[in-house]
Amino acid sequence: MSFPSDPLVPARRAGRRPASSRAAIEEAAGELFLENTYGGTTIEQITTRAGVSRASFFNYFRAKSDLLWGDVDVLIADVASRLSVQRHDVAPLDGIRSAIISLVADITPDRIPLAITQWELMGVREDLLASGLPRFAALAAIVQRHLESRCHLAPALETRAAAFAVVGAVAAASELWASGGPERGSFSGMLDRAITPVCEGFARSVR
Amino acid sequence: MSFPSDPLVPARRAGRRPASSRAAIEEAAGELFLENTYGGTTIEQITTRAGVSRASFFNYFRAKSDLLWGDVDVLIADVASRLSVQRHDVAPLDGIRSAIISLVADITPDRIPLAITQWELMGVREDLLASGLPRFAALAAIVQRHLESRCHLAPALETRAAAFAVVGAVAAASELWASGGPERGSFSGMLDRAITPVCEGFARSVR
DNA sequence: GAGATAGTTGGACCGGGTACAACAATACGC
DNA sequence: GCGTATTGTTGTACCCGGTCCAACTATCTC
Repeated sequence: MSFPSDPLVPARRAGRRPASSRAAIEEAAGELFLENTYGGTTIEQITTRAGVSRASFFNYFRAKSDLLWGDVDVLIADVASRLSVQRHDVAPLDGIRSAIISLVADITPDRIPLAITQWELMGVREDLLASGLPRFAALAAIVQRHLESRCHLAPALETRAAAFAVVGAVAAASELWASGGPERGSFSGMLDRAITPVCEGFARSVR
Repeated sequence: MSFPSDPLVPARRAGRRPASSRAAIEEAAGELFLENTYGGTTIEQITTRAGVSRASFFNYFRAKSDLLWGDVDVLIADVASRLSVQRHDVAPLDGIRSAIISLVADITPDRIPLAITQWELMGVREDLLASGLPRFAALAAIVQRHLESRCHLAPALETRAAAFAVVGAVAAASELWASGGPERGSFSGMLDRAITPVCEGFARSVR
């Protein structure tokens, strides 16, 4: 049972109901990207197939490239909360590694963004890169904040470098895992192998 | 004295002379960015001030954001040649570190891109980020190629992770150095402090 | 019903980027 | 000097992503 004040059920008070949904637009976009590549698909084509107006697209996404990153943004935002519940007696860098690994363990195959699994089919490399750095920068900022809050010995340069290096390792593992065929190993294992050396390297200067 | 076949002096053979130059456009752009920020300046304003047509802009730059990266692109390209002359008896990762550090040692203050020294004045963060990842990816690819060519023990995952982590450290040091005031330390020293832990961490798995 | 509210839509507009054809200036062989 | 190939410049038309906004529509509550 849900109460009117239940915060989990927004309890719509008024207003017209959404005629579409992120999912519907994402689905239409995914089809078109596979047919015509990302660059060869216009927003208008996407919204037309989804049965919405072009103007509505921007009610659901801030940019076309958001379609490529699907759940990645929410995953990144999730990192912060997973970091905050880390115990204080584990080394900060180890906490970061386990937080990130625990995150990907929760990923179900259907939540993996199309752009990642279909990579080259969509001819999407350049656009992915262009829209990617802000995401990685956001993740790095989260990691760095955590390091600064948990470390006694933590010069700004080293925390920042460690954060960026961790994110770099994550990116490397993600890209390799994404482009790997079906015989690729587990994502968690790859992330571990990529991140652990970074943690070891910075263990002395960031703790 | 220069001979007609001197490859360093292209010895113009025919054709109209350039009416403008990259430098002239960069200068006009720099002024306008300081006056109106990057986002508040149009390509047309830039070319008008430089006394060229808008169409000509794209003879000199592939995109507006190229103006932000000035010499960075040539520096990145330079890394490859500096890596190729590394002796084979130094650890590959150490070679990468010293190649990068030697590179910045050659930077004269006047070659530092405006966008880096004027950072926040130009309100340029988002655009820098958006156009930055392709550059960093290019650098990472160079680093990774070098690792693969020099390493006996080098699984693809680890070389890629090491390359990305190194680039992350470089990015962190660069950003911190760029945003630091006049009392900031030496760029080389900061790079060293940022990269060394990465090299140490990957020394075991990439060699 | 009357509001208030939330969502949709069309249209105007801006600016980056591409494509291309016409034009201008230079070097060279004759 | 004169054609000609070459190189660079310019105007123009166009596409597309993204912003802005005012009009409209459907829903909820009183």
